[in-house]
Amino acid sequence: MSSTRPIRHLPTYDPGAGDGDELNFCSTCAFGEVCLPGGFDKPALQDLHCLVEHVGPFHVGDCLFRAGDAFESIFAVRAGTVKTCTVDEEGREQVLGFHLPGEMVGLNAIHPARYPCDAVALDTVYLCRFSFPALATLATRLPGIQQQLFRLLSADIGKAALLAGDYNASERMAAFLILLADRYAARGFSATRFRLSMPRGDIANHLRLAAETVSRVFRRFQDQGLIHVEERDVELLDTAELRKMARCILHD
Amino acid sequence: MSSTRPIRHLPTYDPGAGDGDELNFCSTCAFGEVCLPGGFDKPALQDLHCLVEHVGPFHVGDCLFRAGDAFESIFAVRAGTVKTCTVDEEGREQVLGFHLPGEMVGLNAIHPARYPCDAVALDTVYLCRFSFPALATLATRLPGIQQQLFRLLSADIGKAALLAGDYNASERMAAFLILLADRYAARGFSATRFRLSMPRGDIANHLRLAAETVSRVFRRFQDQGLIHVEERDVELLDTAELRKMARCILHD
DNA sequence: CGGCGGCTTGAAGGACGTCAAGATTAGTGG
DNA sequence: CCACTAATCTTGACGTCCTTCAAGCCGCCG
Repeated sequence: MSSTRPIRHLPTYDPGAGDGDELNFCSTCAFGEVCLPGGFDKPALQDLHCLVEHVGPFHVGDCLFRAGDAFESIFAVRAGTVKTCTVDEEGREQVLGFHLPGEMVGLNAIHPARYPCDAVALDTVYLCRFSFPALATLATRLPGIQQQLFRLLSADIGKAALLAGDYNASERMAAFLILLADRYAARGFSATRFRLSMPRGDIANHLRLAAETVSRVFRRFQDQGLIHVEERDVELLDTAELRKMARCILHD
Repeated sequence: MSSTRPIRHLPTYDPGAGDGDELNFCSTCAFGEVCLPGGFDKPALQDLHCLVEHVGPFHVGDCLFRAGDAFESIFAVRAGTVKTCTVDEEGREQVLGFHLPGEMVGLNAIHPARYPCDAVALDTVYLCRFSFPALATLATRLPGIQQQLFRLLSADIGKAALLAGDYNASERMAAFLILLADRYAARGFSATRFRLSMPRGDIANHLRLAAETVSRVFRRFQDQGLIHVEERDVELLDTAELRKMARCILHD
């Protein structure tokens, strides 16, 4: 099904690509609170910054890593969106999740010591790359980093379980939209207007629906005045109602 | 739907309950390799054993913890089976997973700092209880423990994602049986004959099926000579074929 | 322009859920 | 040990939600 995508591994970071000021990026990142000065002594912070490597840009379809690659690093998304997915031997793809700016990628690779999935850029992506062995070593000296790693890992367990339940198409679509909104909001972006960086097919796959069903539910939501969709641009018009529909999934 | 279950919190361990020799239990446990002497210096091992508390027995329907309880400890199952599940405000239950002897419970609670689910004993259950703050502190001194925690957490992310995909009833049932067999085998139990400690309804719920469908698939598998079911006792007769059916889910 | 991929929309079919009834077992108390 | 009830499990008939198939639309790019 999936055509042969271009494979490009870890381009070295282009310092001239205008990647913005560090402080601005880091303040929205899942690791930001440990990367930014605050409670850590100078040499410790120095060590942390030493093991962070800026990589990118990646472009649509580029692979950050592929299933089976030896595990070495975890990544924080600085800009763009990353899709993680598995592809079985019959070529059927399964979209595990989408990673927005400020979120981590690769945490599920620690145990098998190999990446258990592909990570693909959905648009232009910039990352921070953390060598995991170095990070783990540092974590023994800096309890704050260890804590943060434990939290991030534990949170990912719950995320994976979220959409695993037995819900209908509307509930899943509503939950998907609300989750996106909340995640954007948590990083300081608009919670009501955003652009879907993934094609309908990827949304469908991730929610275990047919692409046609995603289309139909979008239309129904729009007819009900819940959202406004135009191509990949979405505006949430009635988040209260959407949240109500998704409550059985988000349960809070 | 679910009748009011008896709530019994953390009975203190009864030292006279004949809980077997420690070495035997610990050698099959997910934490065993760090609990047992091997590579650790004496005082470190001493610390570890100090923070392990044996609890149990719990009986059918007893709660180890409930959703919303403040997170304090993670648990290793020493004997019996534990079910984790959420119950939404409409009373609909969602079974997140089953935890066999040697496996951990509570890892998904680190992040929210509250247990995000109930943990219920499906039969007579004995546990090791680890205070998580104490464990985390110890982990800063003992890299082996930190590593093991990272691995356990990371592995749980993958487990949660396993059954999240879009598969039919037969594929999910086959995967469920194979996974059980592998997990029993990993702990030294028989991989071909075991007892399902959970009712059909819980299996169904966990696999997002109706209980009737579970019944029908069991029957079909038996008619095809793949398994032999009698009540809750299962014998796998053709693991190769079952594994083939489940390959799209287990993909390895 | 023409071709291609992504998206939408409609009609038909299937896999599984729901409903209902019966079978088997477990639990309880006499 | 046996009756009695409740729970669990099985089996069949029917309905439904979603998928599948097919066709048409739109924007993009060579």
